[in-house]
Amino acid sequence: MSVGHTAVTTPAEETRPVVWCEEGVDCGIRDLLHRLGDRWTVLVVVELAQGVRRFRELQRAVPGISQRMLTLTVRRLERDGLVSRTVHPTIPPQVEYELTPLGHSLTHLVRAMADWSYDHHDAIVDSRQSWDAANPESEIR
Amino acid sequence: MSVGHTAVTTPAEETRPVVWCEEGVDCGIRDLLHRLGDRWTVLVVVELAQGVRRFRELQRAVPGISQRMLTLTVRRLERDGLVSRTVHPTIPPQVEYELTPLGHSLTHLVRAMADWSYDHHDAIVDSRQSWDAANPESEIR
DNA sequence: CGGCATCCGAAGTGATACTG
DNA sequence: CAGTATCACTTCGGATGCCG
Repeated sequence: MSVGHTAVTTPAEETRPVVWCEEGVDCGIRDLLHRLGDRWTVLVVVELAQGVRRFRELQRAVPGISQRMLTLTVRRLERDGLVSRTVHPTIPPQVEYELTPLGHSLTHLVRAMADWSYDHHDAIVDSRQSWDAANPESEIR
Repeated sequence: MSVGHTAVTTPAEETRPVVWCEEGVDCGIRDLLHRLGDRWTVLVVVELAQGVRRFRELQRAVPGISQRMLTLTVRRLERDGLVSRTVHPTIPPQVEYELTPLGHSLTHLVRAMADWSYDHHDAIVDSRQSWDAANPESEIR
């Protein structure tokens, strides 16, 4: 086994890493987070978690996304095996997107992130406010 | 309650969203993911999960990070209330970083992401390989 | 030691126009 | 409908130099 985990519950008592790999690699976790962390992926995955969607349906369901970014987002998800793309050679063309089982297994994590975000959203907003008040000149945002 | 969740386990049977908020807002989940998805935050959090670290200790523990990016990363974590920063006015100066309880609570999620990444890393790599083989001209990477 | 200021290239994103 | 192509703008990240 080249990866290890240790649950961390209490501050200042932990000595072993939460995540590590043999040569300090991240075993793809940052790849995943970098993908989920972009502007649209999570919103598209959440919409697809509800069922099969056509291209325009997705675009209408994710307000503000451009055609270009929707294309890029679903392409990358397809490349990673999280989304399947089915082309029906009709006129007009019809393309259906659907989460794969792998993609569906990720919705659990997305939900866990949403839970955490929701639970601690106020705390983070408060922390940012007081930090900004204490550092009015800072460019960090 | 303005946020709702529905577990999704089986494909093509889900009709309710995994994550939603009243006006289609993401309740901070993309904020969080965008932060965790950057190049260094997770690595810094993982290192700090092991205990208190000084600035240079952190930099040595996270190979490849520049002074600038380490500063930005810990500043943003501090602003969000995930990391505390303690300055000892000694000569030379000594600054200690430590996860707050809020930050520690996030290590659970990081571990869940790492678990998922580890479990499905091979599947994703394989999927990317065959996609790249099937789309040799594509710029998507 | 622990930063900050500056410059530069790379990547992400948006708007627009065009196509099978 | 479902894209592709191009351009412009913004953000991210690395390198370097300076400072208390």
